[in-house]
Amino acid sequence: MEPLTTEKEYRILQVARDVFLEKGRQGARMQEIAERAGVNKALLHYYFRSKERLYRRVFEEEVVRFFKNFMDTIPAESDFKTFLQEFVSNYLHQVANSPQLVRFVLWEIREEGEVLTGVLQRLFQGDPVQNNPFIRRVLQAVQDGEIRPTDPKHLFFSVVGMCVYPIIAGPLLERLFPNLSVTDEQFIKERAQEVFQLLWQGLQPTT
Amino acid sequence: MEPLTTEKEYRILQVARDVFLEKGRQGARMQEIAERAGVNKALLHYYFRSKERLYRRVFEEEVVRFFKNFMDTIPAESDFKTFLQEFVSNYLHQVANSPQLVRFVLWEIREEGEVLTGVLQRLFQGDPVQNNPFIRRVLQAVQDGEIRPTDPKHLFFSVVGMCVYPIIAGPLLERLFPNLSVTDEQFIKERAQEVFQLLWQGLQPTT
DNA sequence: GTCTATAAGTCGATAGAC
DNA sequence: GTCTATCGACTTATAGAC
Repeated sequence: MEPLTTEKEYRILQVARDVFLEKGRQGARMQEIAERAGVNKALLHYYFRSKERLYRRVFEEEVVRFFKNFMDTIPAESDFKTFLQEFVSNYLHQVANSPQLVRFVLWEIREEGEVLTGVLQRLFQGDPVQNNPFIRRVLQAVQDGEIRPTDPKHLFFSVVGMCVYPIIAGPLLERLFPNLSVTDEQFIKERAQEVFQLLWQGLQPTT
Repeated sequence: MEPLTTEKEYRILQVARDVFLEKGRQGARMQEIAERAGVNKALLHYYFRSKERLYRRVFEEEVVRFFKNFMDTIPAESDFKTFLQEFVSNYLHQVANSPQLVRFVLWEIREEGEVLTGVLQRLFQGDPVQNNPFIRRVLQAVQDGEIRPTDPKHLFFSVVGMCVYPIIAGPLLERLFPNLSVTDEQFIKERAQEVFQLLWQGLQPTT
């Protein structure tokens, strides 16, 4: 039995991922991928036929990773306060671990609508809203009176935006604020605390 | 007296902006810029010498625009509640008006650190933190007891993140949530309301 | 200034030896 | 499978006529 992907094929994919995430679809060069992977350029075509196909392969995998990262940060069931606290912390760490992924997806998603549709179909069969565990948990919390009534979609945008923005805008913010390093553990912890505090207070039921 | 930029030079710049913002530095083609501007390709080199120089020119202008857009949305002095409400609404509209700008800056800023430094020097002489009017207004509001003590830097990240994310992630979110259109006036208004409500409640002094 | 024509270089892709 | 060598297409850039 042979493995579906050989050693070299795997290494090429790994490197291709790095290069595409850094330079984007157009900026990436087959030559660079080959060199970094320590193989000949012709081998890339042997395994993947064309740059187009190699890119598709990488893009699809990264979109899946993008959503999986999100899903993986959703904590086990508990009261909504700790749920929210843990989610913010988890997701911030996730994004800080690979800021390039978010940057890449947000840049490239514009040209690759069809691929996205396919991935979404596979990941959330049927209704992507109802099968989004974050959304479900928020609806639950509202029902149980743990937080005030809120549109879960907007809360979702808010939480993700507050986590994602400082990190992908890092190169910019780090020049605006000297001695700021957005991927430092110190900052991430601080950020998690601030985001959670704002959210939690902002979601309290008003009697 | 001749104008510094001729009619055609100006049109080339306009089009170059569009193409670079759509395709990025590497994806953009001089040929396409020439065609869209209705001039010959050689003219691009006559005016701007090289793609590199044309790109720099566009990039620098767009970074300035990026910050100016932010500055322009800062409302005149008033109580912090209406200040915040208006800022969120203004900035959301600003971003929704040219989502490509934010997407472009966040993607390209990574390779163009030096240009950014220069622009920041010109825009905020001296201290970019103290000269950021949003930050100043927040500090003031904390001092006056209008809101609870908060790190203004984090609040800045939160507000911008909540406004920017849904719009640049639009192509993705619009597939997750059918019948969502993130640049529709309807959605922007809804979003402004939700963001403000969350912020305002989250910033109340706790006695 | 603006064009045509073409040079010079880069990049994706393939043929063919091993 | 993996390499060398090279082709052919595309892209930036420039020379030169008008």
